[in-house]
Amino acid sequence: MIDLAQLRREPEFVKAALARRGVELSTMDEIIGLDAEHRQLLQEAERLRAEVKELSRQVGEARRNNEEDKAEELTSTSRELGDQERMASQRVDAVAQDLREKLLMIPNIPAPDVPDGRDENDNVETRRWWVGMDQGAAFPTYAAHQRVPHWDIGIELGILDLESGAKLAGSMFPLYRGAGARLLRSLGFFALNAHMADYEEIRPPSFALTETMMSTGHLPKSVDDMYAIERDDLWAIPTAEVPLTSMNRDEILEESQLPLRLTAQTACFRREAGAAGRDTRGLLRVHEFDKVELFAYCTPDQAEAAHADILARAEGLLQALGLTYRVLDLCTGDLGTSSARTVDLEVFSPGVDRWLEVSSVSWFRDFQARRANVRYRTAAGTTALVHTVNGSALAWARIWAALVETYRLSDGSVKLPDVLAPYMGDQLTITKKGS
RNA sequence: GGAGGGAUGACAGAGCGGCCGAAUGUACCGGUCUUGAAAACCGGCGUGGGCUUGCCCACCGUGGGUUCAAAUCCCACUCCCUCCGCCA
Repeated sequence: MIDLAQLRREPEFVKAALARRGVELSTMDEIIGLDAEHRQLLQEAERLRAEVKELSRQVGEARRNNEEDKAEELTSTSRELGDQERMASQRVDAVAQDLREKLLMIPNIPAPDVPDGRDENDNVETRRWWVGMDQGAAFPTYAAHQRVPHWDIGIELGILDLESGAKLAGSMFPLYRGAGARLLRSLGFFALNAHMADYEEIRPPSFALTETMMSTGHLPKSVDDMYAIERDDLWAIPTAEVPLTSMNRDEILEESQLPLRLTAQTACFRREAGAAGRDTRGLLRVHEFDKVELFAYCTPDQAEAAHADILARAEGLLQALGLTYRVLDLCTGDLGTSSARTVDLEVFSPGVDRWLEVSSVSWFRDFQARRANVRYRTAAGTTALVHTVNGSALAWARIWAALVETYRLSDGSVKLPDVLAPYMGDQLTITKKGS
């Protein structure tokens, strides 16, 4: 949620910044108007309430002095004022709710250096990485045997069974088997081991309350992309960011605890309602995938370094896996609701011949902290909202795809990179059954 | 799922419907004393919001209700603890 006080203080700045993301000026003016109305009504209601309280106090005093007539008179005056106060408060509540609903739909103010743009086509590619690049090697050329899409490799090697997945849960719910399932497990283990020295490992619930989903900004705006378990008023989490952000909801952290860094691997559920029919083949876009998330609560001063650390870790894993990737600076039009700045990592999939998003590293400023009410006590003794930063490292379904394509050999088998040897053991090379 | 008990400030723990935003203790911060420290003593010590910056308002698990007035009474819900049942 954006800062109402800031909107009051510098409305033109906020409006201009949000206009870059396509927020209508009239929407902001409406909010400014509601805020003014709210405060005016609030004053009136509070004035009445103060009077009722004062009269009530006097009633008690009169009773103690056995002044029954006076008490009776004060009571009836107070009763009348009380009725007025109730009505005034109802008006306050109505406006406050309206204001809050509108405010929840407003996205975060983008960082000044976020490039302008309408959609993902305007994202700015800042750099690429591939094996041997630092030694001057040219961008890799992929051989014909690497130009096979992972869904074909999956069937050929018996490690990805999309049909069974569809049979169980519908399309876009993948089922991995054998070495394919083990590869997925290995990737999570590999990443968590890499982070655990500096990030506390968390295993959160896979479902969250509505309130929890609100704190990250996934609700109310993206309702259609979330899986709902209506009977129990729960939602399937779309990312570990949701539980991690709310872990310290309504709490005040000590500045000495910051940055508080957490990591978690969870299943991530996404309905992909707006993407029906797009990129549906194989693992390009699925309803459920595993992802390791890195997360930090920090002070404003620590945010930049925390963001850089997460990005470096995500890149470090991609480099360790020897996958080609590129780094994108997301434009204003493609930024997630809650984010002030996001850097995406896209891995190159030679078999599909496309770049696939496998990480999104975001700085939310205090936008999520304001919703979740996560604060810290400063050295001066005051409280302030924390900044939240998070990023994937990494989302495994697409990594799985890029790995089996990149490391496919001419005989059709897949020889995975050595970093996975501790986890894959004797299955580092995946061959056709019976061959 | 059934029965009972509980939820108050950082923690512990009081609180006949009316000067209760809340006693007291501990912790914490400052001061006196001391060579220093401890002890003792003195003072301070919740979070938000509004505006005329001095005041006002809200918050005692959550949401309703009763009342001139609710931490205190009533109703519903949530969570925690104990016991029973079921169960990976």
